[in-house]
Amino acid sequence: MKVSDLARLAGVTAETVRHYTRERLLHPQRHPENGYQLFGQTDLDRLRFIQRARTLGFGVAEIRDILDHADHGDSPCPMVRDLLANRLPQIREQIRELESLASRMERALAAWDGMPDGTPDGHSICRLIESFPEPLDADQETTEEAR
Amino acid sequence: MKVSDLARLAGVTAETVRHYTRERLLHPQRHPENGYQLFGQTDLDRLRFIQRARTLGFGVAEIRDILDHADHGDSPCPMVRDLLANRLPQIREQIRELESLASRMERALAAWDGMPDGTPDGHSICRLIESFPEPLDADQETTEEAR
DNA sequence: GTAAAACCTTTGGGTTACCCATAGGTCAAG
DNA sequence: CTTGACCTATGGGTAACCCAAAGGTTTTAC
Repeated sequence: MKVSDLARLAGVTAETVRHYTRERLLHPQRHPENGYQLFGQTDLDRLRFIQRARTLGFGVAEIRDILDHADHGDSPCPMVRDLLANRLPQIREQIRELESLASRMERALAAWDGMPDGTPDGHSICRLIESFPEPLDADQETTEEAR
Repeated sequence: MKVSDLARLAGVTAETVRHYTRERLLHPQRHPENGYQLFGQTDLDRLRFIQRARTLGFGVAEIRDILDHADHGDSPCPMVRDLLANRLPQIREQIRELESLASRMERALAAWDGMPDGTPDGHSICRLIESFPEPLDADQETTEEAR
């Protein structure tokens, strides 16, 4: 089957299939006469595997490693466990950062609720934003969350 | 003062200052003889403003708009309120997505705890990942499909 | 039978907010 | 006068795609 056939079966765009092929996650054959990429059932299985892995947070490069191991007959499972275990705390950290951002945004909106819109006067650009605490150095930023 | 003087005073890298200048958030004068960028106190104020705005989640393009308004004597404050109010629900959505990812990762690690590492056999690449539920079609995943 | 629609190819640019390497000019100090 | 520290502009990299353009191929329909 051709690019968009495979894409349709997996529920992704043809561009995504081409992207994975460029990134060497899929290895289609080439039609000798017209140069079209030809995919088979194996590629559909691979693509579905890729989708599962993506929803688990694996990146394309990691998935390529996983598939390469499997193609060489090595079990990628230990790598998979490791990758996931290492990524999880990073995701948690990202969530904490976003929550801190959301809370800064909410505090700003609340604090601004009664404030008038100022006109810039050379000393002030937007008093709303300037009324906010100066950002601490990045190193201490996380300490600030202990509210 | 020159690029790295300003950078040092604001606690950012010289590259960041050059980046903001390229993006027209800062408008340094040029030394007529050597072409160096020359910044003053106003630029330091602007840069500190930019930092505050960044910690509130504003993007560089948005900050450019805010600054441009203020430079034209218009109050950017209504825009600032709008931008923040619009972005907040998007941040919350992002948090929800990351939490759902983290929980998928945790469920995967827990479910895999007793599972053996399989060797790829042509039918299976990594049983760990394959044991996971197929992702839903993107169309059903979100409700944004109201075209 | 042929023309248009539909699909294929590769190339290259865009998205975000910077970081880094390179090559070459400038400046303060020893 | 030569380091070494700093400046400049340019171009490429990051993640996972999306999109446009130009041109070849296949399918569909009249």
